[in-house]
Amino acid sequence: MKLYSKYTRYLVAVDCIIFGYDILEKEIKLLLIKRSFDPGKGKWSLAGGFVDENESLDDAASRILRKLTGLESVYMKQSYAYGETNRDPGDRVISVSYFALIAIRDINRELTQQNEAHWRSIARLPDLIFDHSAMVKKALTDLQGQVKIRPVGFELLPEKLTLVQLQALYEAIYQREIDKRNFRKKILSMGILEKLDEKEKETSKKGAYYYKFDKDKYDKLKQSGFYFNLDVN
Amino acid sequence: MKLYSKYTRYLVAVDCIIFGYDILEKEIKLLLIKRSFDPGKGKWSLAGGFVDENESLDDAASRILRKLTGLESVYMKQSYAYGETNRDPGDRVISVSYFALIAIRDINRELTQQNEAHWRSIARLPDLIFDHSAMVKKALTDLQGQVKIRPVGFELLPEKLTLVQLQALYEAIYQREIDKRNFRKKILSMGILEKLDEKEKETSKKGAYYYKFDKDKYDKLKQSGFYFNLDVN
DNA sequence: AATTTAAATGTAAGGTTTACACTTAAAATT
DNA sequence: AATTTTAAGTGTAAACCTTACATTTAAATT
Repeated sequence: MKLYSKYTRYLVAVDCIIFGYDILEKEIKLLLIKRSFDPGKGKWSLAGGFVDENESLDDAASRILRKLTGLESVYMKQSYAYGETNRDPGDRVISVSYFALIAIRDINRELTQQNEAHWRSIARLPDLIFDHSAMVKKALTDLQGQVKIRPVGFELLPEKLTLVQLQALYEAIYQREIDKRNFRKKILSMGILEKLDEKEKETSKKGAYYYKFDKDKYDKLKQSGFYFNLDVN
Repeated sequence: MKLYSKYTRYLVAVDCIIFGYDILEKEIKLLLIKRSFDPGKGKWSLAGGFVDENESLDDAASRILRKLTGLESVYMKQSYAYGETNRDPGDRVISVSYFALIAIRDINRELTQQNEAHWRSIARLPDLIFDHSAMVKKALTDLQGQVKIRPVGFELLPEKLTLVQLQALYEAIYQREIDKRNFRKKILSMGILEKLDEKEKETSKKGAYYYKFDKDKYDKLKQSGFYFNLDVN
């Protein structure tokens, strides 16, 4: 079945920009790896790997994420294909980047330790190998675009969340402040949050009510023409 | 320099979704090819090709477009990387799609004829090989997103254009009608169109004034924080 | 001179976005 | 028990943007 024999073949990799949110420090973090092999041994890099024969690009991205975090069925999205001839000095490698959104507390810490993976704030990232810094920059722009038009920010938070936490998350993603009353008005007016009879009491005396993202309601609204939009000031 | 010797290599292709606008029929068209080789010989396909050793993905896309149309320095943008294991029955091929915007009258007709390329309206596309129909669908969504936030619609029109033509283009891209007065108000209020002292007289007795996209002005505005936005009703 | 055709134009109502400051709940302190 | 402290929670008015909508104008044709 090899019909295109005269053409050159290349290594194809997938690199994962794994976003987490640190609810205490109010910072978006990336899961980065101290590289254990050359080229770039000892340097910081994204989690990546070569595509196997029996898997699609999406499958490869899921496998890489699972191996590092233990997580299955996480929100993932392809970001961009990088194909400069010299982007990896080891060989010609075409790399497709994916970004993933995960709740930091869900990950398997044994696995991350084993792989020398560490959470680093996007506000002060180390230099990354190859074109990985460009991949991160692009993925962050993608993320900003996504959280505006889809309720994917919830992927980065625990199931029970306060509006204070949700706003802080958006502020961390956009890296600017948001007006509290306007933010609440907008998100609540969508009718996709369920208010719980329980308060988060760690961070204040008064306590903040927990809410839960109501996926069923969101799906129904979407079907009837509703578009999530959090255009935030 | 081959440091990753144990991994499988794959063919990497680029497929181009070449959008043109038929100003008379008021339709977005795609430049499609009757495939001259197997698999899929005789079927319709996008213009595509394998990535050469000495070229990036972007370079490959430019080369493919140039070979088919004779055009250089055309608006092109990566759309998506397709990597299902069985997407091409001939072999495992990872394909990165690009979309291009060109003014139909600019192309070299000899080249397109030679390559069995034909313009087909997106409103009634034939079946395409492999996953090319999915590529088109995604690229059209990308295009709709782009023309809303960037002045790239002009790439599909002659340098001198009327507001009637520009509106018809947007209607063709969005596949719905737009209010004339609101459309004009919005596009003119951006201050990026220069009104010429000349009328287009083919399509009406009164004639419609020609305008020209003023790239310098747009670049200056953009630098001072302006964002193109044609949110059209 | 009258008719035909498509281009060009303005406004008011409705809706959304923005800016902004005080009250409340509950724990901690006196 | 009263007071203080801290962060959560709340509403409104002005400015701005979006939408809906119908008549006039220019020029060719009859």
